[in-house]
Amino acid sequence: MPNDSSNPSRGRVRRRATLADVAKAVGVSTMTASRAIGRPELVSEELRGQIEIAIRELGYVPNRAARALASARSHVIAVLIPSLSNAVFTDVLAGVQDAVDAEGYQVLIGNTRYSFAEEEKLVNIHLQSNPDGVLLTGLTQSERVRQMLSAAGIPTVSMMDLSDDPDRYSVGMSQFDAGHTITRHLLVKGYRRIGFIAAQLDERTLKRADGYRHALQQAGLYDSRREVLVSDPSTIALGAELVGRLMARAPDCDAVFCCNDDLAYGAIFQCQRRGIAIPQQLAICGFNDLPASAWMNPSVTTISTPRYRVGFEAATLLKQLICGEQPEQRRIDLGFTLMAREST
Amino acid sequence: MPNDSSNPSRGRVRRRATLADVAKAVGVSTMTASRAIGRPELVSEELRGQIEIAIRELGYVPNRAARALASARSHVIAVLIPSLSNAVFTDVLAGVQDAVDAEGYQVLIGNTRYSFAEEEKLVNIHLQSNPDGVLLTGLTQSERVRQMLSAAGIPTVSMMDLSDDPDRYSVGMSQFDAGHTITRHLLVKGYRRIGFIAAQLDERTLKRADGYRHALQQAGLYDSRREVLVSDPSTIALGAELVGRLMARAPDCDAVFCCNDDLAYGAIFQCQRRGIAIPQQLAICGFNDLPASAWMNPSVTTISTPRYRVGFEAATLLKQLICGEQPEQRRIDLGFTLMAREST
DNA sequence: CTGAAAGCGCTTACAG
DNA sequence: CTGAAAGCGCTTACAG
Repeated sequence: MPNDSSNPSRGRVRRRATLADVAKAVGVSTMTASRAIGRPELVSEELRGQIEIAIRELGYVPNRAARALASARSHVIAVLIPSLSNAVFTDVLAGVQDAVDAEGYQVLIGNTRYSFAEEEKLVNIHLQSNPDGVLLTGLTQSERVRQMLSAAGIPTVSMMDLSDDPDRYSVGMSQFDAGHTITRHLLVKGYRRIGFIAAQLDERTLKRADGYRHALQQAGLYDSRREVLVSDPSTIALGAELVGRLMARAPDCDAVFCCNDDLAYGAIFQCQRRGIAIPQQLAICGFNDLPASAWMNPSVTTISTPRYRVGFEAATLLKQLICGEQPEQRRIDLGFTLMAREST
Repeated sequence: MPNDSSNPSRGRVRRRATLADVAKAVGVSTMTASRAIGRPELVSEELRGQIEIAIRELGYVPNRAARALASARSHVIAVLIPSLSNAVFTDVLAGVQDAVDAEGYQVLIGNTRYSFAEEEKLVNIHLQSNPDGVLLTGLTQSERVRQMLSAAGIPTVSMMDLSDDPDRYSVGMSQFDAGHTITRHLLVKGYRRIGFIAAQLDERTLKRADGYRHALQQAGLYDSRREVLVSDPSTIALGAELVGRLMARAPDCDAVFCCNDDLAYGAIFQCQRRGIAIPQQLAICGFNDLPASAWMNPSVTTISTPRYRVGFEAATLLKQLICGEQPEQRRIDLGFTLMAREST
């Protein structure tokens, strides 16, 4: 007799209370106890009250695994982001959580580290949890990931970018347009020899690069010598290094578009150390509008991206899909805002 | 006949393959198929090979819920951190992931937002997943949280601070000592009217404050007018504001210890805007050594904290506890490092 | 090295 | 509004 189930509240080897314990305590079937939790409106007020009391007294905590197994609905949403150290994606995550929290969904976070192979592993692992839906970052995934996801028949929404594929759902903004816009801003300000430094070289960065190139080509000012692209992870230290490389390659640059704010901060710090006046000798702009951008000296011109809202709206859309609703749009463009500041 | 289970690979309504499907395809019992996955050394090489092939062909993905239910082990580790937007805790998380990834544990992340009430909710929710272990941030939890955790009988490790309680496991560093050390550094440098600004006022911040006070009292230089403490979340903007408030209250301050780097950055940016020379007119130091600290102009004196290692070692310790091993120490002190830079 | 039986803790139809 | 039965997809002893 391993546990004293006749008296769970005082048994020695007190195993965790189950629904059956709750039901027995009240003198109802487990069905009724189950309903009192899941669909309380179907249970008489009296019983519901007693069941609630029993739950509290026994310290009953539902077993998610059992529920998932029986109901074939996990109430799990998997979110795949490329980085946790980049504030952009923790903001996205915050939006996802806020959209989904109240509904009792559990968010499974996967950090792909910008690697398709990692993403593949994570999808496979997360599929073991039978997620009701998956949130992906970006539009590009490996073929196997697409296969696994479609084989699983799970609704999926892509974040941060916009897809033209009528079979896909996406919430984000045009990375190309944003890159184009900030480059145009530099041109309008009168800069003519505009460089570009970029790291990581993920899909979104490359689209910003395209926007940059297109704007300069339109103006007849594109010069590939002014580009420094490396695939290393983006950091302040790397920004400092890359602006140095750029100035070595093309010392006549009068402005630099950094593919994100971290790089821009590094570039600014480096210029300050070298006595290069910003923006007088060199204008510098970033991308994302992280909190420091408004406060740096000089304050940093950048593109403000709606990442919290991306997470929120993507999760909202996913919830609709999970519930079988037909969403109004498959593609939600949340736009971006140019923040013109002192650094340009 | 809803699904063509006799031919799962070509059935119309193709439901997800189960272990039974794999077993049937090979002509073995589900037991053997199960073993081929979980303890392959117990299965003959031949069968193992066939089973592996069947798994691949059927696209079999194990059902975590079923496994958890049957085995009473979830392979889930819950991690509670107070913030996702603070790089300190994403670093901790990275350490946890790296320590635990290979073992097939799934990490459930809970963001308490520095709220005991939220923490309570999260513990309750995560307990539904039957975690094998829980990682907590800090030493202070609500009474209910402690109750729930001990009732569940789940091993727990506290991160970021050190506990004297012989019943608890903790991995971190002495927040008091670190606060004391950096204040001593200011004293040794010759500063005499040292202010303190702090936000959030969580447990760790308050211990740093105690370290600051103690150092100044020892030197006979403590003056409560020089403290500005607010419970708002810590941001660069708040640092800018608080240094302003401090200078209004105690204009003769010659140094400021900011309870973290974000606040220090804001203070520095603010001083720069007001034409206050750092460190000549006012020395400023922070806490944590975030990446920008080494690059700012002036570079920022701060305390480097071993947060990645905290996550890694805490998770490693937790794994031991989960496996029933007796760890060598209940309390792992990872220390900290003073980074003396230009701002002081 | 392999398998038949039982059961983990829920929920889903289906009755009444 | 309530309940008896069956089953979700695995794994745990226990045999052999």
